[in-house]
Formats: sequence, C-alpha cells, structure tokens
Amino acid sequence: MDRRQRKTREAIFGAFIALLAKKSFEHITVGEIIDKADVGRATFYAHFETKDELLRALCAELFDHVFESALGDERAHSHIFDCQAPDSVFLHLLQHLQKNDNHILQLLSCPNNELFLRYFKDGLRALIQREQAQLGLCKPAQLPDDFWVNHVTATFVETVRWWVSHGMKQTPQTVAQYFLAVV
Amino acid sequence: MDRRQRKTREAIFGAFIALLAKKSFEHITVGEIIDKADVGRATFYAHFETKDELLRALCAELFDHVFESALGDERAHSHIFDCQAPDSVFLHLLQHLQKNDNHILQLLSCPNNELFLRYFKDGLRALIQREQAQLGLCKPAQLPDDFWVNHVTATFVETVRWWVSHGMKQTPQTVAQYFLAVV
DNA sequence: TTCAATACCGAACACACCGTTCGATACTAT
DNA sequence: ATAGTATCGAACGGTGTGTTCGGTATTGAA
Repeated sequence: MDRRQRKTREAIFGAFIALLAKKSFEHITVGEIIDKADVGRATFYAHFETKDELLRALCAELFDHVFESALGDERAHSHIFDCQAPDSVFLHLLQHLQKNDNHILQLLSCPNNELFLRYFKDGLRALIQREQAQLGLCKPAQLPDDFWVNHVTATFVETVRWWVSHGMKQTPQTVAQYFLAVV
Repeated sequence: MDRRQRKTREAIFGAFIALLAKKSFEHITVGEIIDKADVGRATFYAHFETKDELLRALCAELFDHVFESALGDERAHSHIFDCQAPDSVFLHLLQHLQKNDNHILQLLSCPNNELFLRYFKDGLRALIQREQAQLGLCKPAQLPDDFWVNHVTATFVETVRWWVSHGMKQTPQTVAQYFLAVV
C-alpha cells in the first residue's frame, strides 16, 4: 500500500480515537476529524465513504486483532484448552485487554461505548459459539443452546464493562474469577 | 392540561413510535416526525426542546409506568414477596411486557434498541438494588455487591432482549425459568 | 533519473436538517 | 364574550454532509 495512503489512514484513525475519548460518536463531525488528522476533506472521503464506515473499519481493525490473537495463542499453545484450565481463554482475553492494545479500553469506557460493545459482543459470540465445547462451561440442561451462548457472551461483555467502568482496579485473575462464579 | 396540548403530544409520540419501528433513532428527522404527526414545526419545538428530549420523555413515560406498576402490584399484593414465590417479580415483569403496554416491545425489538435497553436497564437496576434482599437471589459469597446487582440486571435485560428478538414464542413462565436457571 | 500513476490539497457547491422567529388564526376555559 | 394560549406555516441563519475539480506533490517502477 502506498505510504501516503497508510499515513493518511493512520492519521484519521488516530484523530478519531482521540476525539472518541472526549465526546460521543454522534457529536463528532467530519470537520473535526480532518482538522485533527490534518488531512483534506476530499482525502477523508477518498478513504471512507462516511463517518459510520470509518467506525466500522476501526472496529474491524481493533477487534479482529483481539480475537485473532486470542485464537492464535490458543492454537499455538493448545494447552489452554486443557481440562485443567478451562477458564484460560477468558483470562487470556482479559489480560490482552489490560495491555490496552490499540486503545481499545479507551473506547470501551468512553461516553457512549454501545457501538464498541456491540462489535465486541458480536465477535465474542462467534468465538464462544465456535469453541463452546472446549470452554469447559456447563450448560443447565433445559436451556436452548442459543440462549446459553448469548447469556455467556453478554455476561462476559458486561463483566468487562463493569471492570473498565470501575477503573480496572482488580487483577484479570480476580475478574475472571468473578465471571466464572456467575456463569 | 389543554386538550390541544394533549392531542399534539400524543400525535408526536405516536408518530415517533411508528417511525422507530421502521428506522433507527439517528436516521429519523424532526421533519418526518411532524409530517407523520401532522403538526407544525414550531409546535413540535414548543413541546420538546430537541429530538433527544423527545426520546427521554417517551422513555420516562413508558418505563416509569412499567416499574411503577410492577412495584405497585408488589405493594398491593405483598404475597409476591413470599418466600414461596421469589421469582414472581421477574415473572410479573415479563407478563407485563407481554401485554405490550404502550408499544414497549416494538421499541425493545426495533433496529437499534440500545436507547431503550439502557433506560430499561437503569430502571431495573434501581429496582433490583432496592429490593435485592426480597428477591430471593443468592449471591456467591466473594462477589462485590455492585458486580452482582449489575450482573442480575444485565442478565434479565439480556433475557428479555433474547425473548423479543426470537419472536416471543415462549411463555413468560418458561422465560422466567430460563432466567432463574442462569442466575 | 525519468515519468506515468496516483494520492493529496482546498475551495467551492448543492443539499439536508436543525432550531428559531413572528404574525396570523383557531381553540379553550372561565 | 373574552382573554389567554396553542397552533400554523413560512421564512431564515447556521451547521454538517458528501461531491467536484483543477492544481500540486509524492511514489514506485522502468
């Protein structure tokens, strides 16, 4: 990819993330983004059709990375799926989040984080759906499968939300323990 | 209240709800609302300072009613808090929702229902926080109190969301049972 | 180094929506 | 009957969007 394209794209993402830390998505204007990114208006629209599409691209970039790396590590160190450590995937995700890769945490705790929580949840649901059997969670017998998957997913997302909104004072181990206690 | 005021207010609410069933809040314009409600532009702004304020007023009207009626019934028929029926409050809420009072269900299942789910959740959290002891839920010992309250709240909201998004094919009893099975 | 491709700039434009104003009209409560 | 008030509707300034286009600067390959 052309170096100019790359730099522009990163400048826009950077400006966007910085703005998202201060105000909600709806109140951010394209004008503000291109000012902070210091790119021309036409340039912005050459990269992203609309502000919504920019958000989508950002989420894709961020969360794909999180889940791929989570799965990648799983595949690399397959011991994670051992019966002795059924909670490791969740713990691993929490630790990954704690490292604050790519400012994900700013986004998850910013004024209105619904957008990001939704992406997070969708990605996570796919992961849980796929690896359900290996996660060592025991589903109460009478529950429909999708209800259970949705419940586990929502509970983990909610746990993360609670964690970041309380300043992440607990260790990932503690949080993982809370999560497992209720699920 | 002046009959004209009342009619206008209801016309706006009605138009707003109808539009929300078709498209997301952000994509609804004041122009569309006043067209469908058949009121003048100035009239709209005489009632609501902004579109956001209209949403807030609608949510307040809807959910206050739900929770008040839930609590009202509790207070009236105090047997609901009997130890024999610790699940009755949740069941009652589900039954109340099933009656589809004031189109709440349309809103909870419309394209982006985040707005309503947030209001629903906030109201519900207050209720659970307050009546925690009487609800017959047993909290695992080591959990922080607010984590637990948040978890129960989020789980109930998520249960309702799952229910409506799957066409409410189950009876309130069944759904209440699913909820209690995971909480 | 040269050069064609292409990314960027920036100003201008048409368009849509917002929220306000104001004089005229119609309705309501008493 | 009348004073008070809600509504109408058109018009206006302001802000944000997404597009266009001619000119400039950078890039990657020959």
